[in-house]
Amino acid sequence: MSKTNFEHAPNDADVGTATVPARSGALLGIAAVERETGLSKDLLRVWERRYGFPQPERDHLSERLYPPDQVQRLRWIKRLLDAGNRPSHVVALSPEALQQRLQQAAHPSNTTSRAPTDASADVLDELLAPLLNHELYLLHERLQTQLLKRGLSAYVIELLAPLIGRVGQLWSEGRLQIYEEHLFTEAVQQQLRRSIAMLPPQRQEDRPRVLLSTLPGEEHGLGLLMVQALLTLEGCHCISLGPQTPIGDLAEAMRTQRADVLALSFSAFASASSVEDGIGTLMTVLPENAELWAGGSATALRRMSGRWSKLQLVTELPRIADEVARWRASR
Amino acid sequence: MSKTNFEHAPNDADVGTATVPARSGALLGIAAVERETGLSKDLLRVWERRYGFPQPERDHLSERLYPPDQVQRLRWIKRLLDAGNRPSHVVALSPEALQQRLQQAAHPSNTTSRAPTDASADVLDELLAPLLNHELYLLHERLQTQLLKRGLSAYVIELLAPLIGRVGQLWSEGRLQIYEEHLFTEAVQQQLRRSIAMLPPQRQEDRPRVLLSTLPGEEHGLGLLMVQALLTLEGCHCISLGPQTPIGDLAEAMRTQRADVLALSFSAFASASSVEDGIGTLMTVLPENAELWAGGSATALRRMSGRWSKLQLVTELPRIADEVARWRASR
DNA sequence: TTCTTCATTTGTCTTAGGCAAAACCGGGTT
DNA sequence: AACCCGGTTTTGCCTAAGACAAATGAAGAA
Repeated sequence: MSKTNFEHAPNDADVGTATVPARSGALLGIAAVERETGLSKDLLRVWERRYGFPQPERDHLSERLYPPDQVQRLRWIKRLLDAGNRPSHVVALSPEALQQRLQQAAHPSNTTSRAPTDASADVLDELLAPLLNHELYLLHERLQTQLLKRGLSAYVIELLAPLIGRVGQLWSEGRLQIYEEHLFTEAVQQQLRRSIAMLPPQRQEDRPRVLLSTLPGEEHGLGLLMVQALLTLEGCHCISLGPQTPIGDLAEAMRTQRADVLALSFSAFASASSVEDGIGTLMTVLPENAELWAGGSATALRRMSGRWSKLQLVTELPRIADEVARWRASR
Repeated sequence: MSKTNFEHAPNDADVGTATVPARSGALLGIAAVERETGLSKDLLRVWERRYGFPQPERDHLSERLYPPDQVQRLRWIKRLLDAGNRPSHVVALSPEALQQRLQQAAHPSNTTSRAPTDASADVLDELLAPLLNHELYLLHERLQTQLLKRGLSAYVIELLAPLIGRVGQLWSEGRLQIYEEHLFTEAVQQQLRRSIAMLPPQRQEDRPRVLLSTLPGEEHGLGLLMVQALLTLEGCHCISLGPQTPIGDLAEAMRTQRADVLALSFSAFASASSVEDGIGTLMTVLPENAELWAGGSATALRRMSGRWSKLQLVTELPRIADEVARWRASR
């Protein structure tokens, strides 16, 4: 407590200005920027020292106050970093250069393998149009139409996954407000939960039994629901813990629930060290016969490949069905 | 990245409850302890300086290495802190004293008003028995039975509310693992969402239009779902944003969604200042004709009473129906 | 009781510097 | 081309003590 530099603290002349791009005015403390950007306080300070950016203002106590445009710039930088760039090459870049880089990175070799049937950017943006126009019912309708048209599996893999990526992108570009992202998330969540509930009820003897969660610090639970939908579709017995389960608890839950597989989701925002640490600790604590399936768009996952025998990387949704088949064959 | 990597190692100390006797000499780095305990690095260092605990070993670079038993002790301390104790009174406590305190913490008078028709503690514990016995399907069954028996409204008000309180209590006593609480939350969430989806679909012209969310920092979204269920039952048009929407976004969402009422949920853990601050800022930013309904078990809410004309305190679930009636009458 | 005032507690931020793991680069070998 | 090896640079995390305002609790007054 105390200090509690939460976003609206510094000057209460807070945004408010409804329709206007808001954003202006409010200066963020370093803790708020850490949450907003996913860059640690230490990192923000050390970049300032090394690269001269960011260069926050100071309050009367010489504590850092970041203007919104610098925060936005930091978001762009974070995105380029996640895309594989090195800090020294992008941190000091001008806003214009950053955006140029980002748009370059968007189109060419989209390394995240995109199946030929995947929805194109145009289709995605058309689907999202109702969200920006504040016609929520239309968004629900369109999502539902797509679901029925494609079928649950294809819907999740070919439409939802790229769609969520697109939403993240729009948000990091400042074209989407946070509350709009919340509305979208809620809509998808409702839909997925309803779909899962409509599938034939799980029986105790269904195998594998899969425990789903994310590690502490990872709040995004949408990926979890998508995986749960696909797994349930394959006839697995899913037990979801929701996001943010401590590692020790995961191990114990695996035992008491007699689960065969622990499925963890890592969003792109997960820091490399927390991923490695978490998985490493987990492997030593998990029951002997259990497997860990790690998925998500976190880049750090790739490095874990082959390091543990019980660890399976499932970074692409279509592979989930294969993994289930493999597991069953191995019994 | 770098460093950090020798930290993975069994942390099974935390299962210390019964199953495993906290073996292993695995030492955790400060980052790992932060993740495990939820205590920031700064805090760990400053406690060491001020209270003499924790007292981690050092590696050859004089970096902190925490033994598992100290980490476990920190977890206990964190629990007592969440239960309302002050750091200076518990941080330096011996492990034995800590455990004793944790078990005492059980009793203190349950201030949450309990209606006469509410389920008794015995009924609650019997319902929760399957959770402790790891018979998840039984928990689902019993909850569903109770729902159908009592009806959605009475179920939420008379059973779910006290039940959630009881779960929180069991957790703070250490009788419930975190993952068990997650399982419970997930079960209830599924059930509530299913119930809401089964109600007649909302029409655009339904009034009032209610926007639901929590303020940043407030993660618990279960209260939100309960309120949404009750409101939908009353024929309101509910738009949920999920937890943790920034204040500026709330104001803008109210406008773009043309909502009449903003419903916010505050859990008991919300600090007084954040509540007052949040509501205060909010009142100045909300659209003119909008109302704010604030509910939840946060004690700080009571002090806000009467301070703003547009603010309605709805600290007891049964009153929600009355509020809806009042709003409609005033139009 | 309930409010105000004063003292203490407490969490977060500040400073600069140090170090090892990771990433990169070039040259050499299959 | 593909691979591996050594040397160089980059980069993220850690440490230290001090400072200060917000949060809290206790004493005193209405």
